[in-house]
Amino acid sequence: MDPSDSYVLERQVGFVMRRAVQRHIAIFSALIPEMTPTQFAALAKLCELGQASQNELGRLTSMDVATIKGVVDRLRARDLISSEPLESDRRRLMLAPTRKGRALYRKYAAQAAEVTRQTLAPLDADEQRQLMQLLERLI
Amino acid sequence: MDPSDSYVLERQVGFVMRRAVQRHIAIFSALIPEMTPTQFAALAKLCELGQASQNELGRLTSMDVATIKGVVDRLRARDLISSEPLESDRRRLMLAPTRKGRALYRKYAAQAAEVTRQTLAPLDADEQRQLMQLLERLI
DNA sequence: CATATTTCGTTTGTGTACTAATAGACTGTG
DNA sequence: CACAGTCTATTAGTACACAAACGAAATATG
Repeated sequence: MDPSDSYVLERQVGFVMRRAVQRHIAIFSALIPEMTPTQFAALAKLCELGQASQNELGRLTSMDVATIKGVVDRLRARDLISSEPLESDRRRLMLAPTRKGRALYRKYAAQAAEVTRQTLAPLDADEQRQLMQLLERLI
Repeated sequence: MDPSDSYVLERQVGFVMRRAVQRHIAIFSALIPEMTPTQFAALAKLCELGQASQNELGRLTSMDVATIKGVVDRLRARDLISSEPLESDRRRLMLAPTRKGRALYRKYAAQAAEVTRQTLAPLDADEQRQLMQLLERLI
C-alpha cells in the first residue's frame, strides 16, 4: 500500500498546530517586541502570584525545569524579576517581579490580550470559543 | 485597572496551543522514537515528491531556511536523504530520499497517522474535523 | 536515629525556530 | 554587455524545549 494513503503531512494535527503557533508567534513579536511569549507568560504568572519558587513557576507555566531556568535567567538579567534563596528551605529559589517587571507587565497586558484577538481574528466569536474548548480538551 | 481583568494566561490561545503541542510531541516521540516530528515531516514530504531543492522542501514543510538546513544536515548525517548540487542552477541543492530513508518512511507512515489519532483521541470524529478546520483557518 | 526517597535547582547535550548578515549564482532590463 | 535585483544556501547568534544526570537539601520510614 502507498504510505500516502494513510499519511498526508498537511492533514496531521502536529503540522497544522505547528503552523498556527508560527503565525501566533509572529503576531506576538510584532505587538510585543521586547519579550518572547514564554518570557511574558512567566512574568505575567509571577505578577499574578506575587511570588513563587522557580520550580512552582515552571509548573504553572508548563515549562520544563531546564526551560524555566533559562527563562528566569534572562528575565533576571534584565532586572524584571528578583530571586532569593528561601530561608526555610535552602533548595528553593523564591522569585518575585521587580518594580520594573511589574511596570512592563502592566504596559503589555492589554497588548498580550490583543495578540490572542488578532490570532483568532479569522474566526467569529462562536468559533473562537469552540476552538479554545477543543484545544483545552487535547491537554 | 487590574491587568488580570484583560489578561489571564490560561485563556490565551498561545498558551493553550503550546500545551497541546507539548502533548502531541510526547505522543510522537513515544510512537516514533527514531525521529523528531520535524525530521519526519521533511522526510515524508521528500518521499512524496521524489526530489526537491532544500529551499523548496523548506517552503513545503513550513520551515525557515535556517531551520530546514539543520534538519537536512541531520537527516543526511543519518543517510536518510542525499544531496547534490544541481547542474543547471548551481545555487540549488537537490535532495532525494535514500533507499534507507524511504524504508524508514514506509516503516513509520502508519505510526505517524496513529500519532494524530492518539492526539485527537479526547475528541469524537465530528469534533476532530471541527478542530482541524478551525486550526487551518488560523493559518 | 539512620537511611531511603523525593524535591529543587543546575548542567550538558540535542533539536527546533527565528533574525540578520553574507556570498555566490541567476535573471531582467537598460 | 553591464549591473541591479532576486534567489539559494550558509553562518552566527538568541531563545525555547526536552532528556538525563548530578549534588544538595528536605522528608518519610523503619
